Amino acid sequence: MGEFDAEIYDIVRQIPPGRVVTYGQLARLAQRPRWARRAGRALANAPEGLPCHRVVNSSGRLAPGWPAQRELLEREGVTFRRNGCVDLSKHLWEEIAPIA
DNA sequence: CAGTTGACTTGCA
DNA sequence: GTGCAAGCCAACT
Repeated sequence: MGEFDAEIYDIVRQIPPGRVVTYGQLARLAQRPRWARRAGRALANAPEGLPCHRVVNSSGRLAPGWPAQRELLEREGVTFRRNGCVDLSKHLWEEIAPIA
């Protein structure tokens, strides 16, 4: 595994419960702004125990072929819109702490 | 080696 | 809100 993948996993482990981040955000935080797709690939091959259910795409859409993800998020208090997407305006993780 | 694919994003209609 | 096109870049055929 490359350093990028390790960086992604490290960041994902720091996502607080009840919050979500986008693949693009992960890529930026790992200092590879254009590697959103590769971030997705890294998570597809993610080690067990990684809270990768807190990662969604820019629209708040969940990972395909993984119905359990929604339940995991709901369990943490994440709310969903009627179209089945995460309400990003409420649950998107702020990379930089808000000023006071 | 060339073409396709994907847990993506942004922009425009 | 939805849908489509282009851009993206490593991994896979």
